Amino acid sequence: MSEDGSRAGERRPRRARPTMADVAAKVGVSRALVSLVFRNEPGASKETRDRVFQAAEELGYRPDSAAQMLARSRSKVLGVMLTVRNPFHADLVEGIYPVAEELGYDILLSAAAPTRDERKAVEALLSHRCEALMLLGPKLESRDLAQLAERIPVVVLGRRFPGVEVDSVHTAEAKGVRQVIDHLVELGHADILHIDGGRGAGSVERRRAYRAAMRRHGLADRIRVLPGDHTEESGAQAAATLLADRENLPTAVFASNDRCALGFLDFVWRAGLQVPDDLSVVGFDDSHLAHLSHIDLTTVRQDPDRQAELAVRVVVERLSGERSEARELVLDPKFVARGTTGPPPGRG
Amino acid sequence: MSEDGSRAGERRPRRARPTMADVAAKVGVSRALVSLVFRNEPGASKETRDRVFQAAEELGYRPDSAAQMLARSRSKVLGVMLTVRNPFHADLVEGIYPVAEELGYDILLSAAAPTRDERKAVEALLSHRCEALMLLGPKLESRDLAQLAERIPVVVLGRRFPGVEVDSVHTAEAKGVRQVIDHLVELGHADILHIDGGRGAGSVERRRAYRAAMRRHGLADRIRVLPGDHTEESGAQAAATLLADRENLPTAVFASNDRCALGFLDFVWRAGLQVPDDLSVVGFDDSHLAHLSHIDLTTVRQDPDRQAELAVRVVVERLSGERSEARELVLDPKFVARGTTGPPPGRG
DNA sequence: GCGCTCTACTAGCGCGCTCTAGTAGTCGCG
DNA sequence: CGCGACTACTAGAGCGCGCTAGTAGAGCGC
Repeated sequence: MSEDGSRAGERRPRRARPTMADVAAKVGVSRALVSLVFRNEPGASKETRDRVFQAAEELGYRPDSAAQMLARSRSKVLGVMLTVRNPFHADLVEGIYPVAEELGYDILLSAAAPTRDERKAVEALLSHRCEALMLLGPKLESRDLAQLAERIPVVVLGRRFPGVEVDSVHTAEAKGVRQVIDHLVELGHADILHIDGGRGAGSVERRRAYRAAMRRHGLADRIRVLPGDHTEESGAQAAATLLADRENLPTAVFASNDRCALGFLDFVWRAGLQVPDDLSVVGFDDSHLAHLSHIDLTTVRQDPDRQAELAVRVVVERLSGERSEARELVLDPKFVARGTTGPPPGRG
Repeated sequence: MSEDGSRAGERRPRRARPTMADVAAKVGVSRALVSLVFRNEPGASKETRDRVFQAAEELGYRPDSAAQMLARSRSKVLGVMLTVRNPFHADLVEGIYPVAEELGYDILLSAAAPTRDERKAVEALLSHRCEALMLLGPKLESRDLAQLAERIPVVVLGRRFPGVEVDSVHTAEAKGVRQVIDHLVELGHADILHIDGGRGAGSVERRRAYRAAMRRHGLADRIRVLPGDHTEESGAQAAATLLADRENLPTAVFASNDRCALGFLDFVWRAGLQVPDDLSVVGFDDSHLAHLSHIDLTTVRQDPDRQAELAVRVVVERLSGERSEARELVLDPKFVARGTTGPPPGRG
């Protein structure tokens, strides 16, 4: 790369972005007036407003959010931490934007990834002056979360942190799980296996609820849990394990989430099993993957739009100082029977 | 929600975040010195540095990036526009972070989604003072892109915009496609169908290259293209169409990307076909979905880390004023033969 | 003509930081 | 002892905006 970087920098081929002062000068009014107009505050005549907007348009003026943040104490920015690979997070993000906009907040996204841990993602949001954080299925330790929540309002989505003083919005996992097991039992299943979600969001609750539901149906001795996590890989892994011992196949499999169910399905389809004739499969989330027509996965719907909306409202409410105690919002999930479940083999 | 919002706001239960002045006061030095220390500039003694860092730690001080942006002309922020649902974008984002960090840039993510179009996503990035934009597989019109590129350095990933003066980093689609067809022909295939990628990134090139490669092998009369796009749904759709007329099945299917291939696979697996015995399938991208062990998809690797790295470097180079003409970086793709391709039926 | 209110606008400080142009103090050298 | 060079530090302007406290002028009643 060339050596004349500094000279080139000074040349600044591109004009710096126009400021409020430029707009004001062009219209022939004060900066303050332009500010009023852009904040949509009363105190400017209709004609002036129009002229300001037109001048701004012509100059390509765009309010500088750094300066806005600095000037008002409120930055009006919510920070969202997500895992880019998680499709359910994608659904949540899509639900967050419109509500935030409605309430006048801007959204900043920061991704956690294998090469970028959650702390780093959160750090980035903090230094960008977010007023509050929304954490999508965080895997942080409770201690770290508690510490974070002391500094800044935090809402956690899709995960419970009992004992930590943060707002949280999540699904009543147990209810959904109970409906899954009820549905399967009703169809005639007894050998219902659960693929565990490891450290994933909601896994503990789902596993516990699975055991409880099985016991309630007098199927305590049929309880069978395979280790896994929230990835396709783990579903496939579980399928491989099961197919290695065909004598001992369950008649139904309840995966800890849709991705896991999908991995499982891919594997058994490929192995030539018929779903649901040979085996029923249920997921959890109803991510957009699940209701693709060719998958048509029986699952439990966690309404992401509603979850996102509530989370935004909860955190905004907290920001406006209307509440200081933590709040836990629990949404009812909705069981969705689709094409991957049916009567067990030999009873169809 | 209660009516005393403003009063509550004034009460400010949480202390406002500490500033540089607080740190300076605590150490007993000037703000400027603290600034030096945090920017890691020479001019402060080792002991002072340590004391500053310690004081900052104790106060929980964190530089305010809004103020930083405002004060230096350089914001040191790159804006990334992505589609949250796209797994290949997730791969790219993961590749972007480390390089940006190495070069001292911060990353701001903004998502396009069905409810939030690309213009809006870009607007958000612009008002957050990004110095440059990285657009992942944008679907903008060339005109809009050109207009954008006049205001701010832009690099487009995974897509060509011939005639528009922007930097771009993409794969030599044609090369990859040629290798796909070569591979299939070598295995003995002649009836190779292509599922089109619609308006998706790279689709035009892939379709054209498919036709060209088929002709090169003297298979012009076997060319067959089914409409589709870059989603699982479209792959499944194509599969449904094909299976409706079993007499007329191709022996191999080349999907426009991995997601499409996956949807296709799911459908044909489920229908009881054996892959690759009955049908070979090839994708494009080598997204992390493809190399899941149970999918084991033959595909074309577009190295996302490398693409991400180059894109960041290209845009940073442009920012430092070392170049003003647009640059197009074309990466060689790498064909990856995996388990979804084999000899055509009747020749195995 | 006076005070009053109301609309339409302006002056100017301050948000938390960066950065230029400085000032002390120390050291080495002729 | 004076001078330059270097280290360690500081003063203060200014980045683009929001916002408070103001003003100028019009309209109105008495």
